[in-house]
Formats: sequence, structure tokens, C-alpha cells
Amino acid sequence: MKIDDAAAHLEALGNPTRLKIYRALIRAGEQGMPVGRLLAKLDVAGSTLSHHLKTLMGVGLISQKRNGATLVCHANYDQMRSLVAFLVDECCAESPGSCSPHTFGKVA
Amino acid sequence: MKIDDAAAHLEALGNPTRLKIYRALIRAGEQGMPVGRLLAKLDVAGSTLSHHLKTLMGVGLISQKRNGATLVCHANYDQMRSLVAFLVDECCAESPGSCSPHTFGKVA
DNA sequence: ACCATATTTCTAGAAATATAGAAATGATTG
DNA sequence: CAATCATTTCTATATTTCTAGAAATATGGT
Repeated sequence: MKIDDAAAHLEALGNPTRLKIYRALIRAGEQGMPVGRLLAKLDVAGSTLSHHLKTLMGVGLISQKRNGATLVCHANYDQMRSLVAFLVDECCAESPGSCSPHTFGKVA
Repeated sequence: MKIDDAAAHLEALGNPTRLKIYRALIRAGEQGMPVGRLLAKLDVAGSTLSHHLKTLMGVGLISQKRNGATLVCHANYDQMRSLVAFLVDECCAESPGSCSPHTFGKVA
């Protein structure tokens, strides 16, 4: 991943509301979550939510798929993986000892 | 790590200039890098660089230590680890299969 | 066709950010 | 202590971002 792309991704996630949106979508898994349910979870105006979703879509972190009258949002796991890989690569580029793979493996 | 902290860290890294600063410091390793050398590497005014350094320090991603007349900047690896751990945890919270630890282990 | 639901786009104002020139501060050297 | 180097703080300006109300668009049901 190019550094400017990484910066764009980080910037998109660097807003509390957007990070909450993104976390909710990550946690929603493959089935995603409709805009309306995000609206109920997060305390923001619809127009504000829409604005943030647009930002996240703009950098490819999420996508939307229409299902009838509702739009279902999905996190793009690949983008997340690329971003984390970028951070890990940078982190370990010249100081391998300080961040071995298992250091990040606190999964579960 | 609390989500608002994570957002603050991501926001700090979500600016191309700041991400370049941070990357340079990460790569500089334990010995760090003086402000003057960052100034030579990155094409910005001193006041602008100083402003960005302050932002990165504000969230604890870097620190400075004076060595005579020069200020040497250091990346804070612990903060980076916490941030990556946050992202990995979120990513894997409800869909473990899609991001097993080794997925991020492209640490050459 | 009409109505209700779901969501976006338009518009605007307030606040935050990025940038850099000029002046100020801190440290070293002669 | 004057001069110089390294860096920050002050100040100002241009731009972007966040927020949300109002209006518009899209879909589905009756």
C-alpha cells in the first residue's frame, strides 16, 4: 500500500463517529448492517451518518448493497488487512525485534 | 485501548506529512532522528513540522529528547503496538477466520 | 397513483486544521 | 556576552471538516 493511501485510510478511521461505524460493521460480519440500524446505534443525524458513510466508501473501507428499500453496509476486510499490514511493515522495517508477529496476535 | 483514543491515534497518523514523519521515526529505530533531519527529508516549513510533531506528541505516538542544541524525536513503539492490537481485535472480534494472526505476519 | 419508509443530497454555519512568515526561546561556541 | 544554530511559539490566512435541517430521491406496499 502506498503511503498516501494509508494516510487516507487512517484519516477516514480517525474520527470517533466513523470509527464507531466501522467497528459496528466489522463486528456485524459478512451479513453487514443496514444504515437504519447504524442510525439507531449511533446518536447522529441521518445526514451526518450519510456523510461519514460516504467518506468511508470513498477510501474503500466499506461498501453498500441495496436490499429492497434498505441499504446494507459491509466492512471491507481486505482493506483493513492491507492497512494493518502497512502499519506492521513500517513498524518492523528497521527494528524487527520490537514487533514480532505474535506480538499482534492477541486475537480472542 | 478505548475507542476514542484509537480514533485520536488514527487521526494523528491520518495526514500524509505526519505519517511520513512517523514512518521516518519508526525506521530510525531506537536512536531516533533530530528535528533538523526530518526538516531536510520532508518538504515543509519548520513551523509546520513543529506543529505536526506537537500533534504526534499530543497523542503519545512520539517523544522528544534534547541532545545539546538538537531535539531528537523517537517513535513510541508501544503505542503503535496498542493501536495495531486494537485494529486487529476489532477486525477479528466476530469473524475470526478472516484475519488470523499469521495474516498480519508478513514481517519479512 | 398515493403513501410510508429509508436514505441521500443540498445548503449553511461553526469549528478545526494546515500552512508558513516572523519573532522568540534554548543551547553551544568563540 | 555576542553570535549562531536549532527549534518552537505566535499570528494570520486559506481550506477543510463536522454537524444537522430541509428538501429530494428511491423503494415497496395498498
